[in-house]
Formats: sequence, structure tokens, C-alpha cells
Amino acid sequence: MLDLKFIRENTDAVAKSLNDRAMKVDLEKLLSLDSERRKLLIEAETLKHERNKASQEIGKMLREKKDANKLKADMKVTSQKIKELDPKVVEISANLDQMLLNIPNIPHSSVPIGPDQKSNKLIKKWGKIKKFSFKPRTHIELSEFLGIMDFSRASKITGTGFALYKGLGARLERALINFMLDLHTKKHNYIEVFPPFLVNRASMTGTGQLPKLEEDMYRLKDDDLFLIPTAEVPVTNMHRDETLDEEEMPLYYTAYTACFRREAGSYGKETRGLVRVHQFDKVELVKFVKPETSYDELEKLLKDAEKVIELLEIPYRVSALSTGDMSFAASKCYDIELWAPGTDTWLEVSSCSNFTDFQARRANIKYRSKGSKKTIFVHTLNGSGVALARLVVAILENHQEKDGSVVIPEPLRPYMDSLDVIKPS
RNA sequence: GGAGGGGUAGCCUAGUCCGGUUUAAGGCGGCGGUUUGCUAAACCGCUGUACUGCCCAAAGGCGGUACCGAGAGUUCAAAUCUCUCCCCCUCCGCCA
Repeated sequence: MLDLKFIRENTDAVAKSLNDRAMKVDLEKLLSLDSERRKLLIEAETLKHERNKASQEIGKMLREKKDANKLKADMKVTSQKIKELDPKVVEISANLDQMLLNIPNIPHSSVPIGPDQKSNKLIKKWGKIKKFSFKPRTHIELSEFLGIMDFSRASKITGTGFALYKGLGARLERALINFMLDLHTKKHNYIEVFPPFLVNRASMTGTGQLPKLEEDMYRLKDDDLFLIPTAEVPVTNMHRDETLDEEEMPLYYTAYTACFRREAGSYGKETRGLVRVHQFDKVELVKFVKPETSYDELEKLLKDAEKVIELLEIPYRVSALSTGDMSFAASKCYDIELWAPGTDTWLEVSSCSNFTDFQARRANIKYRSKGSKKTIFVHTLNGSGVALARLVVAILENHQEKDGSVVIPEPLRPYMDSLDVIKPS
């Protein structure tokens, strides 16, 4: 969330941000609630000041065996007034918080302005799109032919939108996870963590999934826990309500987790195969950094994610998301999309975002700077490095041969017992 | 699931029985200073967070309120009394 004081002092900038994002929030109402809250607060606090002084006085009088009944009676009236004011303040604060939670982060000045994805700006293309001498098959056809996945049994076990990997398919998934974790920990200096896949409500709110997206989440009602939609949630919340030391910054974490998304309401052509599934594996990158470095750190994060794809020799493109397409909490965001020749489309496998202090304020993550006494909100960033299911689609479809076999990219072979080609079993 | 013990400002710990000289004591750590050839020690001083009023160009200063796991209640007054809930630890049971 944004700082209320910031909104008070930079109302125009916030209004522009909302406009650029094609969102509507009644800022005037917000500000009037704010001033009303402060008015009532001062009133209540003045009365409490009186009461505190009088209570001390009463204590003193009683010790001296004086009669304090008059003062007690007066304070009973004062206390009554306070009891009327306090709930009002609480109510207004709750309304204010609710409004604040629904105001998105302010986009960075470099973010393309526009209402939707049409205004996204392509900033990079990498790799040659292979010309096939045959019609490239989809990953669904390939995996069926190779016997490495079983979609019909997956839907028997659970339902549509779930995957069952089998044999070399399961092996490929495991190889990719290990390959990516090794790359990020050994080459890019991330600390590996393996967090819980279930989180509580406070964690979901800390990273911004709640209150807005509750319906997109799988929820365990009996325990008020949620299945994580991304490792961003548990990993960012590792440091919720903490004050970090300046020396330990910047902190880089990488985590493999399964991710669970209800994807409610998204039926249609993308629901077949691995492109949009309710459960998928992902290796995530999360950073906690000092404010002045966060935009540089975003560029580095993007490179770290790109490296995975380059090593796997898959053509990709990177776009800078526009103000209207960017997620709520992000101030700047890049999407990485892989070319999938069989499905004949670009598949998003990573969103790399700088959240500036937006999540940190919400999750209360600060650091203490050496020189000063003040604590400062950290900047948080994250991005996938990268999402597995769609990566598997791209590997199968890009590296397929005419006979339906799939060539394993070189860097992955050490993780697959030196296997170089997946052939039908 | 059962029994017991806990949660006090960055950390450790006292206070809770019996409400009011506690505006939460003390220690550690941290910061500043004195001493010192240097380091250490010793000694002295300072010390959290949020909201908020006034002053200020600002850094900040002077006040106020709240915070002793969370919430509610009793009272002139709650760390302390009452109720509800959460979390942690130990032991027992169950279990991959």
C-alpha cells in the first residue's frame, strides 16, 4: 500500500497513477476521511490526557486518605465521552485502510502508459525461431506420443486442469527444477529456501493477494489457510514484521514450490494441456534490497531469469508492461514469453517486478541504516526463474524432431543421466 | 488429541498473587563521551515502534496518545482482574 502521508502530499501524482492504470478510487473521499479521523483522534486524545492526569491525582489523593469521589465522578463522564469517540476513530480507520489496500502502486516513469496489454512495449527478442521441415506438433501430441504425460488420468484423479507426468516426463520436470536451482544458487548467488506451500491470511495480505484476489486462491476453510499461488508469498513473508540489518542487504532468495491457482472463469482454448493448469511447479526469485538500488536489481533479476531460457535454447521475447497491464503492487514489470511453435503462440513464463516499498509497507519489512536511527522500508522484487509447465511446453515443441522425439538441451543432460533424446518408450 | 510451562520494546529477564511513587525496573547489545601510544577494560551519558499536534527550509526539536501475544470487558485508573482467541516450548499419545 501507499503511505497515507504520501497521498496527502502528492495527491496529483496518485491521481495520475490511477488514471494511467485505468482505475477509479475516490481520492477526495479518502482525504476527507483522513482529516476527519485526525480531528476525532485529537479530540479523543485530549480527553485521554485529562483522564490520565486525573487518575494519577486520584491515586495520590487516596494514598493521602483524601476524598476523591468528585473527581472520580467527573472522570466517569470523560470516560463515557472517550467510549463514544474511540469506536468512531476505529471505524474511520478501517474504512481508510480498506481504501488504501485498493490503491495500486505508482508506476515508474519509464513504464509505458496505456490501458491494457496493447500498450506493452517489446524491448527484446532472443533466439532464432526454428523453421521446421514438417508441421510442428503440440506438446499434447508430443507427450502422448512419447508417453511422458497422462492428462486423462490426471483428470480422473483430480479434475480438468491438472497434469500427471510420467517416466521421462516426470524426470524432465525434476531435472529442470534442479537445473534452475543450481544455476541461481551457484551462479547468481541466491539463497535456496524450501518454504511451506500453505500460508495464513496475514501472509496472503502481506504480499497483496488479499483482500482483492481471494476467489482466485485455493483455500482451506477449516484452518483459514491458503495454498500458495506462487513462492513469492511464503518467501517475501519470511521477513514480515522484521527489521533487517543493513549489512545483510541485499538478500536474494530462490525457491522451488508447487503453485496453485483456481483460474476461476478462464475456460476456453488455453485449458487443454500444460498451458494453463491449476497446479504447476515454479522456481521463484525474490529480492530484498535498498531503495536506491531497486531498479538496477530489477534489470539483474530479469537477466537471471533470461539466463535459464538461453541455456535451454528457447526463443523468447521480453516486454515492458504498460500501466494498465501491470499488477497492482508493481511499479515496473517485465514479462518473459517463450515461443511455442506447436501451439503457435508466445507463453508467459515469468513476470519480473519491482514492488518498491509497496509490499514492504504492507508486510512491515524494514531495515536500519548504519548512520541514522531511522528505519526504512526495504524494496522487494520478484520474478519467476522460471515457471515449469509452460517451459516444458516450449522445450518439447522447440526441440522436437521430425520423428516425434525431443532433443534434451545440453545443460540439462547432466540432470538426466546424460540422456540426449527422449524417444517413445 | 491430552497434560504442563510460556509470550514484557533489538535480545535476555523482573514485575502479574494483592490494580495507583512503574510516565514498564535491570542486564546484554548498540551509539556517543572520558581515560589511553593502540586495543581492551573501567567509568559517564543516550537508547523501541506507530499515530498525532505545534515549531522548522530541512535534519530535527518540544508535546500528546497508544502499544507488555491479539481482541473484548470491569474500573476514575489494567502488564496486573475477567472472558474469548492466536502462537511458541516441554512431556505423553498418534503418525509419514
